[in-house]
Amino acid sequence: MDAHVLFVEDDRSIREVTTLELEQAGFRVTACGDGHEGLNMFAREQVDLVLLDVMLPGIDGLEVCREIRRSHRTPIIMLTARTDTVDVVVGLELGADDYVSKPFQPPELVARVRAVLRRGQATETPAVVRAGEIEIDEAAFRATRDGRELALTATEFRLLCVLARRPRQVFTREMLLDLVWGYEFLGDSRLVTVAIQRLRAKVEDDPTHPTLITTVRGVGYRLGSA
Amino acid sequence: MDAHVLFVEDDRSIREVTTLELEQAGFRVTACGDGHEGLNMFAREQVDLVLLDVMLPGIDGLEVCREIRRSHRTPIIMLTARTDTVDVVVGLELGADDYVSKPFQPPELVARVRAVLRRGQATETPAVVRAGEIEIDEAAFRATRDGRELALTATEFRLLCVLARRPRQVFTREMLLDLVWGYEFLGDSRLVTVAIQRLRAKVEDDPTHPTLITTVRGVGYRLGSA
DNA sequence: GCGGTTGATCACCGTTGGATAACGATCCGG
DNA sequence: CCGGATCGTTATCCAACGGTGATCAACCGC
Repeated sequence: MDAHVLFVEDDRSIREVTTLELEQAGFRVTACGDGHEGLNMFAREQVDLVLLDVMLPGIDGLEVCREIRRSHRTPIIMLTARTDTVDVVVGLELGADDYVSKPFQPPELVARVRAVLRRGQATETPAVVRAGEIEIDEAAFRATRDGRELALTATEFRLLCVLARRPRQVFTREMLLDLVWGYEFLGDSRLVTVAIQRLRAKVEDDPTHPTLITTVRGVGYRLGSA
Repeated sequence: MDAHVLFVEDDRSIREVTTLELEQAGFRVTACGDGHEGLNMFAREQVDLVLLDVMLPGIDGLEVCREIRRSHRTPIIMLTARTDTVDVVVGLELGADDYVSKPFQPPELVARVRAVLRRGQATETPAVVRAGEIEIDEAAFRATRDGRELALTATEFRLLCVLARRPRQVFTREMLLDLVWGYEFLGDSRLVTVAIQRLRAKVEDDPTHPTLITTVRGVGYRLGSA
C-alpha cells in the first residue's frame, strides 16, 4: 500500500494522535495545521489522498478543497465537527470524495481512507488534469480546450502533461529535457524552446502573447495561473 | 518512514556500502556518482533528502547544493573529507542542513539522516516564504506584494530569496556575491550595490527610504529588521 | 567644517536569452 | 514511391538583462 496522505488539521492533539494512527496503518503522513500550508504541501509533495478539516485558520477546508479541485483529482476526505449537514453537502459538491464527522474513532478513519483509495484505484483514476480552460486526459491521450479538442502531437502532449502536473512550478529546459525526452537524450536544450513554441501555437489564444505557458527569463517555463 | 534519499558520492565502494546501510535502515536510496547526474536525478525524482559529497568530479558538491537551494528546500547533508572547516562553513551558509565528516561510521550517518528528516517535519519547511507584505514562491519563481505580482528578473528574485531565507541576518556583499552569483564569479562587489538598488526600486514603497531592505553601513544588507 | 570613505544613482552598451522561421531527416499510409 | 506530418537542428533578429564606470550624496573621524 504505502500511500502518502496529507493531513490538514489545526487541533494539535488530534493531529498528532491521528498521524500516529495512520502511520501505524502503513501510510506515509504529512501533517500541517492551516489551509495555506496545506496547499503549499500539496503543491510540493506527491500526495495520494488529502484529509481535510473544514474548520481551519486562514483558508478554511472548503476553500482548500475547491482550490485543489481546480487542477487535481486527488481523493479528498473532509473532517467536520459540525452536526449540521451544510458543510458536508457543500464539501461533496466541491468534489470531496467522502467525509467523516468529528469526533471519530481512528480505526473508522483509517477504514474510510482505505475505502476511498480502493475506490480510486477501481475507477482507474480518470487522470483528468485541468489547467485553466484546458483539460488533459492522460489515459486517453487527449487534451481539450473549451470542449474543442486540441490536435497535439505526442511530444507536445507529453510536454503539456509534465507542465500541467505541477502548475505554477517553473521547469528549466534541462528538467524538461529529462522529463519529456528522457534522461538519456543528448541534445541541445534549445529544442525545448522550439517545442514550447509549437505547443503554444496550438494552445494559446495569441501565441505572440502567451498567457497559459509563461516564460521566466533566464530560468525556464511554467504553466498556469496568473 | 520510507523516505527517499538521493546519494551523490563518487567513490564507488563508499557509495555501495553506504547505500546498503541506508536501505537496511528502511530508506529508499537513489545513488549516483557525479554532480551533473545528481542534479538530473534530483529534478526527476521525488526526493526527501540529499546526501552530498563535497568532492565530486564535474560539478562539486557545494555547487550542487547551491543549485538545489536556488529552487528547493529539500534537506541536504554534506559529506566532507577535508579536516578544515572551510567547506563546512560554506556548505552551511549555502543552506545545507547538516554535515558529516569522512570517514564516518554508517550508523552515525543514518542517525543524522533521521535527525534531519525529523527536524524538517517539525519545522515544516514552507515552499512559500513570507517577509513582511511580500510572499515568495520559490518553485514558481514568483514574488507578490499585497497580492500584486512583482516583475522581478531572475537575479533580483534570487537575491530576494537569499535575503528572505534568513530575515534580519546581515549579509556582506561578498556573501551575496557567493550565494547569488556563485563563488567562481570574479567581479567587483559594487555589483551587489547596484543589484540591491534595482531590487529596491521594485520592492520598496519609497526606494529612497528603504524600509524592507536596509543598509548596515560598513557591513552589508539585511531584509526586514525593525 | 574638511577630507576621506562608503553607499546611491544614473546612463551606457555588450552580451545573452528567447521567439520565430526555415530546413532537412525520418517515418508512415496509400 | 510519393506526399504529408513530425521532430530535431540551425540561423537570424530583437529586447532585456546585467556588469561597468562616472558622478553624486551621505556619513564618519578628526
